[in-house]
Amino acid sequence: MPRNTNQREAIRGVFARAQRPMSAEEVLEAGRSGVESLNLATVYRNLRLLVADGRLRKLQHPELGPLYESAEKAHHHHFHCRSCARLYELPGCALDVSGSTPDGFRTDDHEVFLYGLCVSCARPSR
Amino acid sequence: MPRNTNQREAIRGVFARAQRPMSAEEVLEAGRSGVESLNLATVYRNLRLLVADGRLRKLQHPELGPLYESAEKAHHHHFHCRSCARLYELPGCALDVSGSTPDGFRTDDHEVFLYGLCVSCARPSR
DNA sequence: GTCTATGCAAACGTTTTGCAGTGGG
DNA sequence: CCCACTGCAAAACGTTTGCATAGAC
Repeated sequence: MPRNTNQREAIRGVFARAQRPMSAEEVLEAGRSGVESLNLATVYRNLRLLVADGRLRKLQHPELGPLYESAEKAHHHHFHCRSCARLYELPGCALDVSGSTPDGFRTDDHEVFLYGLCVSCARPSR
Repeated sequence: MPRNTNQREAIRGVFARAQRPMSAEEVLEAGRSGVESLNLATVYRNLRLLVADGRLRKLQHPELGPLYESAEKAHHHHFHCRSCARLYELPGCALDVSGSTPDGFRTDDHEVFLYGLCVSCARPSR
C-alpha cells in the first residue's frame, strides 16, 4: 500500500494551493519549497499515481502542453490569453453537446479551449 | 523564395488526398509513395513551413498528439472514438462562444474535442 | 525488517538542428 | 551558378525506467 512520504505530501500540497493547472516542471519548482531534494522523476511518478487514483486530472493543453489540476474541481474549461500567456479557468460550459453529436454517436466527454485576450490585455492601458 | 521540390509536392499531395488529420509519421508514410527517399526531417521542415504559410493547420489533439490538416477546411471540430480510435470531423460548431467568454475578455479562437463511441462502436453488433 | 518510494543516470520517443551535398530556378 | 532544400546523423527535449539505497510502517 502507498506510503506518505514527504515528497508525496509536498506534491499534494502544491495542488491544494494551486489556483490553476500546473505543468510537471512547475510542480517540481513549487514542491521544492517543501522538500528541497525533490526530483523530477519523483514528480512524474506521483503525478501518474494521482491521476490513476482519480485525484488529479491530466489535461493536454494544445498550446501549453500537459498540465495537471485537482480532480475535485467542477466541470470547466480554459481560456488562454495569447498576450500574457495566463491560463484562466472558466466555470460552466456553453457547449451544446447533443447538438454537436451526430446521430448514433455517444459523447461521453469533451474539452473546450478558448484563446484570445484577457481583460487586462484587451483593455488599452491608460 | 521557396522551390517546388518533389518532396514538397508529395507532402502537399498527401493533404490534398487526406480525409482526416494526419500525424507527421503518417505523412512520411503516405508521402513515400511519391518520393521513396522522403525523410522524416524533411517532413517536419515542410509541415512547419506549410503551417507558417497558412496552408496547413496544426492541431494538438489531447489523445492523439500533434496532427495536421488542410487549412482550407471550414471551421469544424473532432470526435474521437475511444473504442475504434477513429477520428471524425464534425461540421459546424455548437459552442456559444460569447456565452463562454467572461466580460472584458475577447475570444479569437477555440477548439472543441469530443470523446465517446461512434455509430459503429455504439451500436451493438448483430 | 520489509518493501515502497526516492534520487540519480541512462534510455526512450519525438522533434529539431548542423552540415555537406543535391538540384530547382 | 547560386542558394533553398534534402538526407543523414547528432543533438535536444520531455518523459520513463533500472537500479541501488533511503525511509515509511
